[in-house]
Amino acid sequence: MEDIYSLMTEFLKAFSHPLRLKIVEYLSETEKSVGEIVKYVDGEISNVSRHLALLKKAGILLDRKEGLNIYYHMKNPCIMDFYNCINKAVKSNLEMNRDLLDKIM
Amino acid sequence: MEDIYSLMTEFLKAFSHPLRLKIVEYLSETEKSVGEIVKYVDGEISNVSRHLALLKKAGILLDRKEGLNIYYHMKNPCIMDFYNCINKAVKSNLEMNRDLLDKIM
DNA sequence: TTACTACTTGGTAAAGTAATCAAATAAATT
DNA sequence: AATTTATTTGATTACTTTACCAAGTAGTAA
Repeated sequence: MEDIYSLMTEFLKAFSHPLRLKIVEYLSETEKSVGEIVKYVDGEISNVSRHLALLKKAGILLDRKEGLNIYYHMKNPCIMDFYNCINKAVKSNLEMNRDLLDKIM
Repeated sequence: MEDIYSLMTEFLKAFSHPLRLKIVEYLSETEKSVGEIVKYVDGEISNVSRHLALLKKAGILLDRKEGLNIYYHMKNPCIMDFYNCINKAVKSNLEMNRDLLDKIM
């Protein structure tokens, strides 16, 4: 049985890539086809495809086939709360460092 | 200049290790010496030391020397909000999967 | 049935991450 | 000055992650 720290780590790792974060943000509102995602993130198709597979495996995205296209979407829209939380934490951390810098200089 | 996705990724990666998460939680209230941390997480000292160095470099921890001991503490207590957010997101995701499972079976 | 489009997968090489043991530092004590 | 204690760092090894190109699959249309 896995401990909570390992579960948290697995979850975090799924988000820990610039391309994957960009994909998640892009999918926050509506589903998009692989082709649309590739265009948006400006990546290589095979690479993007692998990142999508990873996000799906991690339980963050789901896909749906329609004709030739495969559409990906958020499995749980609440995940965007988490995404926003990362964003906020990073910004707060950056600002904090700037505050420290201002104090010193 | 780095983009926001890379900054977010760096930040996430700092948390993406079971030992590091456990350390961060342990330090949520008060500072602790390396020895105390090693005992608590039950790891090898040189390994724990490296994880601490990483967390410090990532801007999450600060250290303070007193005699033979080095005490680590959270640089920005608000980071615990983020920690709790990870926890919550993981649990919500697990529950969601269980809900789906319940629906199917 | 051939060819085309959208996407995934295999193979591989490069880069990054982590654990371990031994050696090094640095402060405190004898 | 030598020893002990607390911690970091170097070197090595194993493992994981990522990118890339080429080949494969699976629908669609001619």
